[in-house]
Amino acid sequence: MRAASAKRQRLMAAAAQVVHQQGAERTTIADIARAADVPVGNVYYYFKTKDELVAAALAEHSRHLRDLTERLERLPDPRERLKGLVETWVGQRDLAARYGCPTGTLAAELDKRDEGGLDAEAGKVIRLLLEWAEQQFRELGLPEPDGLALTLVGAYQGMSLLANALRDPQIMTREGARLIGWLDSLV
Amino acid sequence: MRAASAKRQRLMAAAAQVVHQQGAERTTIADIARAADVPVGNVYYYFKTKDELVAAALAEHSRHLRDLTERLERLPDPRERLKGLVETWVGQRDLAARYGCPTGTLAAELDKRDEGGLDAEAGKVIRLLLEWAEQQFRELGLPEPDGLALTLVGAYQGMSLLANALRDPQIMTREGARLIGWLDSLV
Amino acid sequence: MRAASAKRQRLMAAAAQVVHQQGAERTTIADIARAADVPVGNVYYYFKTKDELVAAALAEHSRHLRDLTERLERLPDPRERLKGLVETWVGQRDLAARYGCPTGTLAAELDKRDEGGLDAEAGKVIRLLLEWAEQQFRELGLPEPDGLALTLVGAYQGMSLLANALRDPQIMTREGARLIGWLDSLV
Amino acid sequence: MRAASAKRQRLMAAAAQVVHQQGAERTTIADIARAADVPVGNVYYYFKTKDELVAAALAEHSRHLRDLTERLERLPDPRERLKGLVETWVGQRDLAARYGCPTGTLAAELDKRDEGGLDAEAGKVIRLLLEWAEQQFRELGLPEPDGLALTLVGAYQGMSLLANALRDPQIMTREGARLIGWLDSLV
DNA sequence: CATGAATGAGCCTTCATTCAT
DNA sequence: CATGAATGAAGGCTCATTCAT
Repeated sequence: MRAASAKRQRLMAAAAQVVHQQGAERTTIADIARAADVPVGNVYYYFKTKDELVAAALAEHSRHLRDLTERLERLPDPRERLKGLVETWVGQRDLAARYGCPTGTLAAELDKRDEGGLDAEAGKVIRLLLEWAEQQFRELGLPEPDGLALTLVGAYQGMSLLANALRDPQIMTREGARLIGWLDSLV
Repeated sequence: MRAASAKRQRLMAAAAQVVHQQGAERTTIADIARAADVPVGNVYYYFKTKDELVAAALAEHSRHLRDLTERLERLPDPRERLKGLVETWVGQRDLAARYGCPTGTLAAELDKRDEGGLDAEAGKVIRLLLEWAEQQFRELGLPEPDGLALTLVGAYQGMSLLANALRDPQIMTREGARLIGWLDSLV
Repeated sequence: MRAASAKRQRLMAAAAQVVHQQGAERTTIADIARAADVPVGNVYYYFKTKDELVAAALAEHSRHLRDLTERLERLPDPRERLKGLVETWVGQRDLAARYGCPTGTLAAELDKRDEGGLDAEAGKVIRLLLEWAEQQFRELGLPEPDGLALTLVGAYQGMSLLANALRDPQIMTREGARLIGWLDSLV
Repeated sequence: MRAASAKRQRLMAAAAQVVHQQGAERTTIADIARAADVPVGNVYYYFKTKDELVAAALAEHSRHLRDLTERLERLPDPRERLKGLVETWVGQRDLAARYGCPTGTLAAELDKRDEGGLDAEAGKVIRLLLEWAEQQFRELGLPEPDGLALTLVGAYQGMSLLANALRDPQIMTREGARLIGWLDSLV
């Protein structure tokens, strides 16, 4: 991977944010350049195509996810880690109600494509989350940790989508509380 | 609402299908016209703007939903109706794994827009489903039927998104089975 | 000329009005059809092309002009006729301030065209007015009646254009008064 | 106002000329691009919409007018300035007979519009001419200089329109001579 | 003649990408 | 590496005109 110059870094962050807010299709290179305060013509020295910029946005989300899980792993109890994850989601309820889950909405958008392989890229980020959750469930000694992870992450994607579609952050709060209860109930 | 001529009907069906597969943004009027076997210029006789066509696609999904719930309502037991709903979802697992839930992905895409009011339109269709589910839970005499509906529909959206992102229809099967079990466990 | 059925008559009147208000280029066949309350597809039984409709608008203005001059000719004194003409112009000051002289603005628009011969058609209507005015000046025994007609009609076109461009009907009143004074001063 | 690059300047000149000849409505962006020898897509780098190009054409005419009045102001006598103005008009008789007064015909066309505000813009250019003429009449110590300006400019617009409608440059010569005589007669 | 529907050419505009300096 | 400018391929939409019934 190329050295992450300040400008490149700025472009990635801008891409992540703008694409989350506007969607990949409606986002123009100029939008991202403006948000990153980089001249349009210069963008292409860091990212050869628009798809690379979208991939960068995805990588940025991936990095955020890694940061989050690393922070959560400082908690000794896997159950607490999972509950911390849910609390983080609920903490971002306003953003979710406005623009949905950054990775989920992007994945949904990219999965409509036939070419470019970006769809698989989005799947990978989601898989990272799934695997991390699975690992926690496994450490708790629970059966079918992969199925539990699927249920947890699926619930997150579902509640984000509903909160977004209905423009109601309360949905995040409500379903978040239910998930916390569910996590506590697992033995 | 306008009388649905055969051609108009064909355009609506084509719009629903093509938009589901390609997304609203990547779908061109020409794509829909081709799928409906209608000359491009003629499309505008039935729908004045592209947005109207997207709204028509949404209406088509809404109609499908109504057809489905009407069919399910022939079942005497609300619990069976809900289980039938889940089975329908699982039955469409291949489509969901390829393109996601038609309404959910469209809602996610439209919610990125600032103008046009189509985002609210998508929310309405999802709300229809929520309300129908809520009604079934209510008839079962369960507490907080609205919360249960949220959980059910959220699970559907989540599993569709995961199945789509991971290109794995088995996710629909697996989570579907879990939902059936959950429905059976509710007292 | 074809027999003027009621519908054809309505289309001519509508064409004259709508073209005056919107200009020939911005006026669609549908606009005229709507104003005349005639189905779009039916228009072509009366006018084979849009140009024919514009020509019809011109003919309508020509007819209005003939009506006006015939009315004025009931006055015994040619000078009074000419003053009556000016008074008529001033009486239409609000329309002129909003849309200009129907014939003048149409002539200006059509004169930009290379083909179709409609430009010459517009010139003919203006020439009718010029010739009528010239005849009055001649009857007054004034020298160079054609030059006087040119001055009078030119003043009318100029004041209409200025009133229109500055959206000020007062210009019509002011210049009209001046023209009356001028007519009175001619010996 | 933006710095006028050579290409932008070329586009403005081309817009002024082509719009004068064809009218704003019949002029396509491609026409202007071709006349300026600029690729179509590139036009939008300088002018965001077609309306901006029309406004640029108007500004170009405004600039021409300013150049002319500045040149005329080198003459010591205001009356000579006004006569010089008329002579300039007569000098352009062939252009006027073919396409009318650039500003006047454009104003007439734009005044048919309801939106965009371009109509007011055209009015401003005409007002500039009126105000300059008024100033000259004022310096001559004549009463009602604004009325005199209206008469002069109105006569110009009228004779341009008639010359154009009748395709006869002689009208410019004839009416120009009359205006010269009129200017000389004012005391 | 009547009429809703059909057709296709053309226009404005956007934008990813490339180029010259 | 920087940057403003250039380029061309679409895409949405309008509309005069024609057609089928």
